[in-house]
Amino acid sequence: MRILVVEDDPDLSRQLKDALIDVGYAVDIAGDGEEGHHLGDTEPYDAVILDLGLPIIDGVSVLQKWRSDGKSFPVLILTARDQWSEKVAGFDAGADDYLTKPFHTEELMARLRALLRRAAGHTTDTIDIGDLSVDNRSARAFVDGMAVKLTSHEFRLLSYMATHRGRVISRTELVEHIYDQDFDRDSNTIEVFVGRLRRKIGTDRIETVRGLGYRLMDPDEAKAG
Amino acid sequence: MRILVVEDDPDLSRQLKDALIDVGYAVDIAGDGEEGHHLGDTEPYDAVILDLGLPIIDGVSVLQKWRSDGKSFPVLILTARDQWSEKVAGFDAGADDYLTKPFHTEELMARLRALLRRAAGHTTDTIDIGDLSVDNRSARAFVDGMAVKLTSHEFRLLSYMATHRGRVISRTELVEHIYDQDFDRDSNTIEVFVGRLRRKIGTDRIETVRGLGYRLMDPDEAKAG
DNA sequence: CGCAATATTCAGATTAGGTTCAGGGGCTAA
DNA sequence: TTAGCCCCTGAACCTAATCTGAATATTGCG
Repeated sequence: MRILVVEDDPDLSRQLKDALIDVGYAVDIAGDGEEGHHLGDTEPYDAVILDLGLPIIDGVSVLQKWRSDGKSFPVLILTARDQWSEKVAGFDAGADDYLTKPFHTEELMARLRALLRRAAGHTTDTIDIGDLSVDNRSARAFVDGMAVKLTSHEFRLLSYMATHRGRVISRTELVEHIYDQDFDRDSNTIEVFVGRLRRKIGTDRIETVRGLGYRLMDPDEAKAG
Repeated sequence: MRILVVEDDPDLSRQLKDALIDVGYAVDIAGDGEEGHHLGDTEPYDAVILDLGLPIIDGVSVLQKWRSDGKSFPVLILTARDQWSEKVAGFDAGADDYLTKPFHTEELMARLRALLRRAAGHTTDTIDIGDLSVDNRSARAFVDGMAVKLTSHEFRLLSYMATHRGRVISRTELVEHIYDQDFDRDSNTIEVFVGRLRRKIGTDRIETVRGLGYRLMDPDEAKAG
């Protein structure tokens, strides 16, 4: 999952970035409203964390612009303790959740997971596909109850495929959601990761659709195909 | 489906071409307005992606010419961030949708699918013909609920026939919509693909109309005939 | 019956995808 | 701070799917 953080306080954004990367997200940072708006408009984020007090363009305006451009990613807004009116304006502009500063990182993470979950139409943090289980909360995967040791990128790949299970996902889409901005896509890293993942969770769980991409299969389908 | 991209930035057009081919379209590129206009006038595209800022002839003029020549393919225009007036002019000239640069590939794809769908008079990504179901989004087909494994060319063929179901489609038309410009048509590839497709989805779904082409039949017709 | 159109089959060419591996960067423990 | 480890990356090489063109068989039609 790829997250955009729009926050002008460098300490806070730094801290958020670390924490988010820690749990396995790809993260981009924008330091002001203009940059934030631009990134959100052009890159395919799975969720956005947006401070409302921002230089150049304020957070509410940024959010309004996104929504009027048809952007639908979930947005979690951050407000200072007493900016009640801003918070309301944020919701009106299309925010999905808010958090008052200062906050505990854990709470942010929990709310973010909830947003991602809701956006994907799931109700829990774990996604079960046959006897494969993907836990986004602890960033772990299980096959038939046994924990599988995955590296961070392997897990990102699996997690993204799991939340879009059954659909064919192109290499391009995978790259865009697993890596952050600066990544050179002329390489076969995706194939390499898919290969490693297959070795760990079982070859036939990931079907390759030649010329199009990969698909995480439901177990009954796997049997049928 | 065959798409024309008229775009003068070689990086962008390259990137678009890759992405479009990735999801299974046949793609031609034009680097300036004159070439673009010519191609659009002479080749049978299913949709066109048209940049407005072009050398030799600007995008709006190209679009106007096409429309006054009676070309009705859907056109998606690309504009720079702040060229609001151009965008309006584009719509007046007969564009069907627009996207502001820079944009995100997935969004372009979604809008393009929507255009193709609308042009074919459908409202969803899947086309049902009796118990045959063609899903253009995931590039898969189902017979009686069971997924059928199709290669990329087989799917293109089926998809084109499905969007024009009931009509007799000539070999030439199929070739023109399934392949891009430079294709040597002195071969029986179409027959080969039709054969393979028939084997996979059932022989009597595709009727041969001697001397004219093929026709994807509606189920009640199939019974009657 | 004979011709023309369409089907089928197949093998070689092509290309997408898989595998392996070495180098390097970054993190951790001492 | 340094040594060691793990993981990521990119490239080279290998494998298998699928495309293509041609040869061969079959069908429909006058």
